[in-house]
Amino acid sequence: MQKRPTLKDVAAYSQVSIISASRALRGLENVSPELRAKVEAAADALGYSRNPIAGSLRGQSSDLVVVLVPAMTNNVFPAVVDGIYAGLSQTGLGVVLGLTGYGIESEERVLRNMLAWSPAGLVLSGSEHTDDTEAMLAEFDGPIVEVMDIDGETERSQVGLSHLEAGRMMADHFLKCGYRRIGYIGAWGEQPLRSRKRRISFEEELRRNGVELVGRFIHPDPSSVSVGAESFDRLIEEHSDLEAIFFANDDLALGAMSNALDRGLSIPDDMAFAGFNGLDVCDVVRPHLTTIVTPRFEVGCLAGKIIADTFRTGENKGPQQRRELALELRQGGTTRLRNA
Amino acid sequence: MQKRPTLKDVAAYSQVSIISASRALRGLENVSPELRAKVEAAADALGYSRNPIAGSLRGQSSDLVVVLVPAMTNNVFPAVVDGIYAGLSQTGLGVVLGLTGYGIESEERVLRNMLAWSPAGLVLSGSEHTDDTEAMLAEFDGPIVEVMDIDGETERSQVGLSHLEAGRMMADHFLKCGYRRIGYIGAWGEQPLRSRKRRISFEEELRRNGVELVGRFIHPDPSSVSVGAESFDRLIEEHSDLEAIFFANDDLALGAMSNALDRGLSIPDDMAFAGFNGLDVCDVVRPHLTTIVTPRFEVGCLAGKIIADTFRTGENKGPQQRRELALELRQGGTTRLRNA
DNA sequence: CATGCGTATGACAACGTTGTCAACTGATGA
DNA sequence: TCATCAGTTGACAACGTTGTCATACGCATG
Repeated sequence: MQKRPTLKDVAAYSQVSIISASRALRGLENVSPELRAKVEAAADALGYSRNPIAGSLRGQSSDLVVVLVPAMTNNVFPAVVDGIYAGLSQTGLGVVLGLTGYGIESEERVLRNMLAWSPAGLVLSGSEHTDDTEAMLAEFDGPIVEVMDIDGETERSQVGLSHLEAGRMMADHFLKCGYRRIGYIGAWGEQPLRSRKRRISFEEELRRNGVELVGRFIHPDPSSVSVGAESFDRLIEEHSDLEAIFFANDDLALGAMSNALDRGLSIPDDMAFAGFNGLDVCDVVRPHLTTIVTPRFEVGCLAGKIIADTFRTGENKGPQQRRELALELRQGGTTRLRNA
Repeated sequence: MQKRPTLKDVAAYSQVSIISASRALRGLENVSPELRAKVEAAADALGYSRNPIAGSLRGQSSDLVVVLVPAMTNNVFPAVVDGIYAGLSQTGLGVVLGLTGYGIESEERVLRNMLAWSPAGLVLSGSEHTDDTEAMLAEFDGPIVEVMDIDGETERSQVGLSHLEAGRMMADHFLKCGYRRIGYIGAWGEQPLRSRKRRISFEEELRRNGVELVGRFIHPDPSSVSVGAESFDRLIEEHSDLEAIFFANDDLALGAMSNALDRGLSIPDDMAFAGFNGLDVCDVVRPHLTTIVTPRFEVGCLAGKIIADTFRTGENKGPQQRRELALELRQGGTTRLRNA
């Protein structure tokens, strides 16, 4: 296995100095066309490709973008990550993925590790962080984008949606349908704090309209279909007379729906269901699940573009940007105007 | 923003040479306990953390594991990636994720880029590659694990399942149920070649038992619920008298099921359905979707462990390993013994 | 006491790239 | 003719870490 050719080899082959080869290949100014052509031919002939590690060591930052998300098996972040890739395409930036497993302490630990790579940019999920994380972010000299949540106060860029708005949206929908005895089901101790925001604004909007949430159950385990089914049991145990339930996400809602159907409940007449995310499968179940569609791919895409633009223009942090993407309430058959 | 402390700072603080500090922190031998304690205290006091970029430049390889998968929004690889993280935990190895978008040419391009980072290990999906990719892999001096597919001939490590076996498994199930007029639906031009293997062994097993596949439709677009629904239309157009359809994956099957229910078909009496992957939502639809459950998380986990072990022992390539994980056919209500 | 050996520590160079500064070229204008 | 300048090109050092070799020391052996 022969070593990969370096700039030195290219320089020797084209009979110029190393630094000239470097400049020529980077497309800097003050390089004569002849020299550039010569170097490019040499690089081509030798199959040279830049060693980003060496470049990163010399420069202040690498060509890597660190992306921190809770986990991949959650129906939210895969699309975001795909979006980030799309937004970052053609930039030569690589993506280092860090899984933080929810929990801001874990996020802090992972971030500390990742920062050692002097990334060119940072994508975080959510806007709740530990004090130490905040300190590291303040010190970080590059673009930072927080995705999926724009409700927090921060000086960093944000791309996402308003979870407060989402909660209100569904509350209004429930009220419009005429539901009064309403419950809520969440999971993972509301670890992704975004879900808590939705619940709280959901509850507040109900209350503002004279309706008090009858009951809620927050499962300690991560969201999943089966956790949804189990949570449904628990909530119904105490509140068998609920008219409608809002879930922290579609997975929970689908699991609960399945459970309800098994019990012989009629949906939405006996009980109404609504989720959050707008997964494809919402339209596969009968009746279709009412949900709020989130623009996950677009969020990632925009975040990637912000990082890419900042990188391209050579700025450090770049301007702070705040992009709120629209939500859409997609009404399926699991909610309906009562007594219609 | 003060610079991050380096080994030099630690050495100065603890009044030893840089190299001694390096050795002490790396836990090498030939370091006196006193010196080690002194250095560790200094590192602690200064908040030192190793710069992996510099280390990678000096050494032959970085602490990064490159993971190449087609995409994240596909219900297969998110779990694999989570598994890889789990298998890699506590090793200090980071994950650089490369999305190849299916297509082995694109994989080659992404791999070429990624190799510039001198990764400590490689995780690829599938075992079909271009010749140039094969050459790069042969030259790569570290552990390589191919995940999800163990049917190919290769000298690299493989962790996955037999798609040939999966195809046979479902064919046998269909035959046992008594289905004779059988169809197949795939997507993305069978780009993830794994699906083609399943189909072919499915067809062969049928044929071996005297049953010829009546018709198949391969949609050009990537798998999704809606592509499944549309493909169902197309297949039924030509073959309205099918008794059962095997799908390349659950998404397609769920979409088609939804379509069939809309048409008023009774499942499985009018038509039987079966998917592949074993997604949670298979148990949410009515009837539950018959599918083959794949151990996606476990595959990733094992792959991560193989890389981690090789890294820990300081070997280069490590021994070739081949781990075939078991499949489970989970029968739902979408297939049933005919005329029972 | 001389020798040899093993342990502990340090000096130096090297990994490949790039920012800074210096040097060279030829052309312009005084 | 000489100073000036823009346009090119190059030498050097530096990024932070670590492998290799050298050195210093203590101890056991002859």
